[in-house]
Amino acid sequence: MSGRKFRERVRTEITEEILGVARRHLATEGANLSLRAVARDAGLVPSALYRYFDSREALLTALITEAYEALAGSVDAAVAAVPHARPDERWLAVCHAVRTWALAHPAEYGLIYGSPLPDYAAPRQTVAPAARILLTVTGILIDGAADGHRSPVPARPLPPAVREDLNRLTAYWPTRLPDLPMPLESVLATALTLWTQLFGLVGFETFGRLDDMIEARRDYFDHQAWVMADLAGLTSPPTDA
Amino acid sequence: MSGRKFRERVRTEITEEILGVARRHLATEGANLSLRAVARDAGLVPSALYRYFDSREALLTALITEAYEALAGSVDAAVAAVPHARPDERWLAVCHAVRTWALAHPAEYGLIYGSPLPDYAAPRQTVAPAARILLTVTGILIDGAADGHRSPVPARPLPPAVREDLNRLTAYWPTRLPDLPMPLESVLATALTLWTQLFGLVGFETFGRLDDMIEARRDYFDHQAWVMADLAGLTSPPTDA
DNA sequence: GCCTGGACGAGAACAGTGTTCTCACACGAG
DNA sequence: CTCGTGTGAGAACACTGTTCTCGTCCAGGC
Repeated sequence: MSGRKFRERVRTEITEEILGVARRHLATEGANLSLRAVARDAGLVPSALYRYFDSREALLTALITEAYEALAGSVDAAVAAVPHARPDERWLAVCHAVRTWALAHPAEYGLIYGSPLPDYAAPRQTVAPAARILLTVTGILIDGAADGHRSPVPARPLPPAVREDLNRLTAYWPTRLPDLPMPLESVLATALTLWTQLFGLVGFETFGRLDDMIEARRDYFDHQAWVMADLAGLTSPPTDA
Repeated sequence: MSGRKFRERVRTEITEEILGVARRHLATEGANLSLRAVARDAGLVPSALYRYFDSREALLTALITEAYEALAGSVDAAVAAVPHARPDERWLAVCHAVRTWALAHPAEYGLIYGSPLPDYAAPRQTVAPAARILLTVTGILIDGAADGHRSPVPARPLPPAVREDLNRLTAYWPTRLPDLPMPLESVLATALTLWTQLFGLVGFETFGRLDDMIEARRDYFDHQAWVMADLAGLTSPPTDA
């Protein structure tokens, strides 16, 4: 009985070791992960690696799942450090967490938010963590709206089909909602705008699309993040009041 | 003399043929382009391909350059079809052109706006076409501002370092500018916001990040594009007037 | 205590990859 | 007519992911 447990423990240890080597390779070599090279560095012969992962794709899937969870975890931690009463600061905490993580792990970021891998269909495992950040942003908007901040997004009505999609999505909302001065779909639509802008911004920077263009990366990022906070009505009403 | 010209013509024809095969492979197989497979389909032996391209990377570079130009060209054509007097419609034309091209050429889009290729530094050739769309958007905003539309972006001042970066960029502006009720850097900052949002949006859709979430893709895209038009002050002042 | 079954690693093999080298040939310029 | 250059073919090398077979080792059941 302890034998079986011991075997299992060794197995997960080796699996962890392989993943560690793979992560290191990803960081140094970039996206082209060589199974054989990973095996070498893990002290294994290539075929032995197949005892732990069905294929290179399976190894990548594990890395992708890890990446999603690491990113979402770091976002959640950052948000948790800011009180609910400051939705603008919470939004900025999300932005900075995503940016910092992406810049620290560019290859992993590319794996989860870059071009999809060839012949690779994202397993169901990954949709939940991918949506977590969107949920977090939505939560911030809800808190902000409940606290009487300005209604997000100037009255641009949602197309009916989109309203339907978003309504379907609101079913995933885990907890009870406070009373809101607007339909939840509208909040979700704004969250999607912020979400898109955030990952567009981070993607541009980590993928080098800002090279030779913006030097003051951090200031630029902050500015754009605050502009989006304004758009979402998270900031105190601007200077016109 | 005609001999030399003839040889040159044949050479560019074969180069074109290779690129065509490569483009077709990219469309059907996805991002993992096999040099040998391309050579096969072009009726060549692998080594012969090296008479035309120094390496697989060089072939990819050619494809990337083509893709940038094709995208920028289709954007320019779309914008040219809308009169200057309708900046909102011009912005939407840009959006639709990018989205349509991306959905029609997902692999090529991934090549130019997805995760950067390993060991691949974008050659200088590609920065000009990459910035063309940003210039186009800036032009639309300038026209809109000159025509007396609402000032884009509620007064959120630019950080000095960013202002400096953007000021440096305005040197690239090719033609003379009309008188503007605001500094050009502010317009450029707004253009960057739109640019980021646009490619974030298109990237999310073409890379499948909207799967199982938004069904009404086109309506969703239009909505977000209009929201950004509102943000940029391209639309007539919203319902609060 | 022995036997057995299953997990594990090693090694060889296969098909495929990008790249380089050498060799043969064609053909226009002199 | 010869020479040189541009071109394609073919073999080779070092890789890659994957599969198969073969020993080995060791816990669990008898």
